[in-house]
Amino acid sequence: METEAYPVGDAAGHAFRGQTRRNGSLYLTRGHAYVYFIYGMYYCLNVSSERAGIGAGVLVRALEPIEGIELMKERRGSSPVRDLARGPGRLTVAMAIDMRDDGVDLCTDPSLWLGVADSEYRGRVSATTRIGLSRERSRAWRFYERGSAFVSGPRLVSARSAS
DNA sequence: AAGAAGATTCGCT
DNA sequence: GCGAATCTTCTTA
Repeated sequence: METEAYPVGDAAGHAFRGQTRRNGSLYLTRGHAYVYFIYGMYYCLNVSSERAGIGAGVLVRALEPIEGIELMKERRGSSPVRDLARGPGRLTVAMAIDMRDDGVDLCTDPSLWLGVADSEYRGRVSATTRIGLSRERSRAWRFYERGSAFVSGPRLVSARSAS
C-alpha cells in the first residue's frame, strides 16, 4: 500500500483554502471517503483523517491486489497484476470507485471499507516526498510498504524533512 | 466571463 | 521525454 498525507495547514491540500462543494468530505469524521475527479479523466480516493469540521485526509496512491484480481483486470483492460492499482487513477479504475463513493463511511459501509493491516506489515513503512505537487515539495509525507513492487513511485528513503 | 492549473495515465517519438 | 485526453475549481495571469 502507498499513501500520502495532506494534514491540516498543508498548502498542497485540497482543504487549505477552506471548505468547498468539492472537498466537503475531507471535513467528515476520520475514516470517510473523499473522492475527487482530476484531469477530466480520473478519480482519486482519500480518507478523511480528522474529527468533524476539520479538513484533512490521506490520499491512497496504490494497493497490492489480493482478491478479485480477475474483476480488476476486466475493469483495467488486461493490465499486468502489478499495474492494476499502482497509481491513484489506476486504483480507482480497478476498484470501480467514483463520485458515488464520495462521503461514505469506510468503517461501516458495506460497499467500500478499510481493514486493519496484518502485523507482518508493521515496521515495514518508509517515507519519501509526495508525487506530482508544485507546492510543499519537501515534505516527506508519502508512505509505502518497503520492498513492495506495488507502489507507484520512487522506493528510496529520502532525507527526513522537518515537520 | 474566460483562462490556467491540477494529488494522472497512456501512447508515441 | 512530451503531449493529449477532458473537466472541475479557483483566479483574474
